[in-house]
Amino acid sequence: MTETGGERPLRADARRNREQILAAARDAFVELGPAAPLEEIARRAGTGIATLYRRFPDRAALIRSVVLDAFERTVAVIDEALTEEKDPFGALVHYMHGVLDVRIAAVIPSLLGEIPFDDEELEALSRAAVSPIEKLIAEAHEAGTLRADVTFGDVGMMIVRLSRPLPGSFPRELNDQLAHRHLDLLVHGLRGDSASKPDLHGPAITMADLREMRPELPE
Amino acid sequence: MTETGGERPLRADARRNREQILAAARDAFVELGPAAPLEEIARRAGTGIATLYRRFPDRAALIRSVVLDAFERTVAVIDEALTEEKDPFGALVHYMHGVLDVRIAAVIPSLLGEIPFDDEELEALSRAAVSPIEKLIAEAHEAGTLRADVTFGDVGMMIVRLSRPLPGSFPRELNDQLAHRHLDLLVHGLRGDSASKPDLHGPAITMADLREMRPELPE
DNA sequence: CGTATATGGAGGATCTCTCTCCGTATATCG
DNA sequence: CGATATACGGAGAGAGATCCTCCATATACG
Repeated sequence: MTETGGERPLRADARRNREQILAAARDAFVELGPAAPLEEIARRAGTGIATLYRRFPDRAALIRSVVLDAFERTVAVIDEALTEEKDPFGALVHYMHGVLDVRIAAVIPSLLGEIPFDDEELEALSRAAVSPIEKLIAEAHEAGTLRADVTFGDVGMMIVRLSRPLPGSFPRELNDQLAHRHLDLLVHGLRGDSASKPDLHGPAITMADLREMRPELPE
Repeated sequence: MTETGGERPLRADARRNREQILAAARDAFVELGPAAPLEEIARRAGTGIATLYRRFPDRAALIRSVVLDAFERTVAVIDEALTEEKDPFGALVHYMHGVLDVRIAAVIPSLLGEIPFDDEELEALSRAAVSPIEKLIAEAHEAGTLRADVTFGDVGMMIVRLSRPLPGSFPRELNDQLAHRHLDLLVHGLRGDSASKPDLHGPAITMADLREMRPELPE
């Protein structure tokens, strides 16, 4: 994946390190933002800083690879959503949950702001991720299962809001669960009066829980 | 407001500068996080860096004042919500919209992680902001107007999610409007089938709009 | 108008991050 | 099992950002 085929194949250890750097970069960008120190990324990847620079000449190259990878995963999620759900609304919700698991969605907008976007591969993948969702939204509108006034922007921005880690250094797993829980809430609304509301995913956090978690280090 | 009464009163210009620094700090913390450069805050306030240091000996003192001020505003919002809305669910929603306007909610958790919390004034205000909301949630649960499985944590965390500025440097005003729009969405849910859904606040952003805004600087 | 109070910004100290160099280690192939 | 191309890690110089103090000047207020 994310292979821009041309070059000589990497040695096995080099390829492994490259993947680990990419994964570490994904996490670091989500948690620390697009300016995350490259040294921190190398540290998380368990490699030296030189190895990172050897593989990615500069921050832009690293960002580009991360974004490309994220788009690829997103496209895969879309395919899955379209395959597994027949009705458009269900597929849209399935997609949103799936994208939360890609995690990086939160920072794609900022990452894109950091690199030149006149890039064919990037644009192609971006289109491949956007247009099926626009189609899905239109179909759900037509079927009347999605609020008529909900736009593509709303969907995208809510995904961003939900996939950003909450400030205050919760454990990562909790953060992920809460994202799904809160997506459920968004889908079904807060009201208790309307009929069939399926159970929420994820843990219910009370004020007492929050207090207990207080002795936490800064974000 | 936020007067810890003891000291000699400030000269008029000093008081004005103090308020401006506090306001600038609030904005900077929201946009840049709790590690926002103090020089940047002074710049936004239109004062010299020395003036900031004269009024707030260190970052912790500044953060403390910002948090205190935010809690005070939050308490005021709660009072308003309780006064103007008779039913608990309505009051809760009113409160959530009001808190979005306080803006700083997004970073209170991180800010609190940066300063010692064994502070009577802080704790008192915190309690004054928390317990009415817990009560409201309980009442709305009883009335059946709020989903039974929605907790205090859900409400607080959704406020945080909604009040954080979206990445990618949208104009501030747009960000604020979108926060309210997306809160509406949360309250009513995405589905289009159930009956009475009031109009959403704020602008509907399409993919085309987003593309148009692309030539944006990094966050 | 005198004086206590307040101001701004230059600049040294410190910290953080970037990026390269080079001696050492490991994969791969015959 | 070598031989060799490939890859590795980490030190450390350099650049830049941020902190924080000092002091000559300005302003509010009695």
